[in-house]
Amino acid sequence: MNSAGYVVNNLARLLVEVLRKRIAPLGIVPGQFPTLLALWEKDGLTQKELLALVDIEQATLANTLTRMERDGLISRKEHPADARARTIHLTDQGQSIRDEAYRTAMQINEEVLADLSDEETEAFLGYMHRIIGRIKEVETKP
Amino acid sequence: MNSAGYVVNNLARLLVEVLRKRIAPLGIVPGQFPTLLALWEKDGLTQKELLALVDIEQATLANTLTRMERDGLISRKEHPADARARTIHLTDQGQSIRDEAYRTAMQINEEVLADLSDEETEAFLGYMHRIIGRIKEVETKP
DNA sequence: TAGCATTGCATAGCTAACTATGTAATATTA
DNA sequence: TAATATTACATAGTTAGCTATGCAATGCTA
Repeated sequence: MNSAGYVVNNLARLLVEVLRKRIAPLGIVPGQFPTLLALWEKDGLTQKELLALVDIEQATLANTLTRMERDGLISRKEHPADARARTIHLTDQGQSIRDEAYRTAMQINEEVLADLSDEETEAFLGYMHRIIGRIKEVETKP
Repeated sequence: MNSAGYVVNNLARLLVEVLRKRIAPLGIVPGQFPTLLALWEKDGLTQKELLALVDIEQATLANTLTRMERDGLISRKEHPADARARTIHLTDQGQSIRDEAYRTAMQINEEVLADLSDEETEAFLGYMHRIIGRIKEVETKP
């Protein structure tokens, strides 16, 4: 009950629920955040281009995009050169929440890390990146 | 894309998938692990007693138990004194995988933490517990 | 250029988390 | 003791992740 995996899982769920509550007023949910971040950086990407930026599987992204379209955050337009692809565009609504969403995310980050010093936070992130690297190594090699 | 929350989420998903692959041969899935750990410790608990041990919501546990019953890991019997409650019992199959499951979980824990020293691992767990504490404080007070 | 392989995206079906709500049994109280 | 409140659990509906698979468009090659 105290293994790293168990604690990481627990922490991740808590963080997602905090984010969910705080961004609910903006009309978005946590799963949409990575996609929104990417589109706020650069609009009009294809699903494939987005996929390279968001660390989830293609099918998960496709479903997330469908919900975002339903929720009026994005629209899909036909790709000018490739009929299989579609370009993905933020709606006015999707654009308008950008600053507030950034602020909220940064605010949460600060709050939950408030008990850690800058050095500890850095160490914490470093450990996670090392573990992630280790997992990817283990899982691709054998 | 580099906030603590994002990285924690990513790491949690990676760890769950590692666990999923490794315990698949045992006929169990990650969501069943906490419940199994509790029942291996003490069999014949009620759902309410289990709930106190597993850090998930009651509805999630009820669904997990239903899948575990379907998969032949547990059975539910009527409670001797309270007709609302049912006691939860491991089947022979649920019992038989115990040692192998423990070994697998410990093995994964070791592997993914292999790049961290004992002190670093301790620090890592400590940071997570502090963040969890902070979240619970923030989310219950205001 | 006809046929096959690849690509881009969608869909189906699963687990697992959540909140909200329903239902029957038990406990409490007026 | 009859009415009400509480409890134990189940169910419905959502998000969000996964794998596997389907389908149409595009690209490649014999």
